[in-house]
Amino acid sequence: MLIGEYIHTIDEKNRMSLPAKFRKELGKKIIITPGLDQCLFVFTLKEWEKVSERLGSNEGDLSFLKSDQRTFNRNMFGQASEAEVDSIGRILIPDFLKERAKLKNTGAIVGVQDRLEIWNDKIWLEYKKKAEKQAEVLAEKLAKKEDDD
Amino acid sequence: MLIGEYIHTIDEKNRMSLPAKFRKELGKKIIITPGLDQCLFVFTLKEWEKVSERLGSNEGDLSFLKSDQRTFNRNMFGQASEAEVDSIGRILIPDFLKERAKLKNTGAIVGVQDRLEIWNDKIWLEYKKKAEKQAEVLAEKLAKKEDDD
DNA sequence: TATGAAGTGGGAAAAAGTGGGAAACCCCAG
DNA sequence: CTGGGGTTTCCCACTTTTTCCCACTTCATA
Repeated sequence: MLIGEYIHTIDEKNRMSLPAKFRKELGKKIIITPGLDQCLFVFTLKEWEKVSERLGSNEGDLSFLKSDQRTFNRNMFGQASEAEVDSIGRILIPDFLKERAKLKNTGAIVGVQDRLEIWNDKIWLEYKKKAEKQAEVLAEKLAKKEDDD
Repeated sequence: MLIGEYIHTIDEKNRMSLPAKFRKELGKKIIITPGLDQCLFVFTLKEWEKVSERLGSNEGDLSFLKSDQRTFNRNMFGQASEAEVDSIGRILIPDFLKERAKLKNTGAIVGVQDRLEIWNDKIWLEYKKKAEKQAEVLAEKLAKKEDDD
């Protein structure tokens, strides 16, 4: 399981080293796509297959309008990029994805269960603050729900 | 069962020794996560599996399609950390969790049934005072609830 | 007062992260 | 075809961080 948060540099050649803890689980090839909320998603090939399978079919969770689904999929698939992890654990982030996520010289790499997310570290900091506040509210909700069971 | 309260130092290298009494029950690897009320939770791997299964995304679903779920997962997994207990019973607390719980040079380690909690010791002291005062009131409330069942 | 267990601190070795140069490759102009 | 300029890829080297190990201190107990 991918968990934890790391701040790493992105050098002039657009290389970013993956945290050592994630390398084993990620394998040699990964897929980078634009994510949601101004970050990038990084999937293992295996996870990517799952994701694309579900997004491609209509039986998945995409219960919105078809036009929206097309747009979403074009975004997700069209801008996806396969990247090879080099011999010392770095990946290349294509320019168009860098721009997408507003990445500069450093970025936050966040493990979220089955995927990684790459954030502009400042934006990530802001987001975290919000998430923290929401967490307590959500916890209350969940606790309530459990009581109901 | 994990019970009792200890004050331990957190050294420059972010190491904190677990109370000897807890070591056996905790095992060699643990998971630290942000808790509620400004403390950190420490789970055994086994407990963590239970917790993450229960609260995390359901398998198969594309949980990242839902904004609330994204926020929750980022908080839950992105701010978690697997730590190995070293040969003399210490763990490492990553900076992002230290900040989150406002930990400085010392912290309180509290056993709470299945998990440990790590607190800024001053905050813990305050909390305890309040809790003591409230204890009697809460007892009444709980008793009432039992009657209702 | 000796003995052992628990907690704390610090130095050295190993690993991780970062940067940069040289070789290989590609594309285009001459 | 051929040569030059620019990219990309591969590899090496430096720096910082982390990990591992050992030693000291304190406190409780015999």
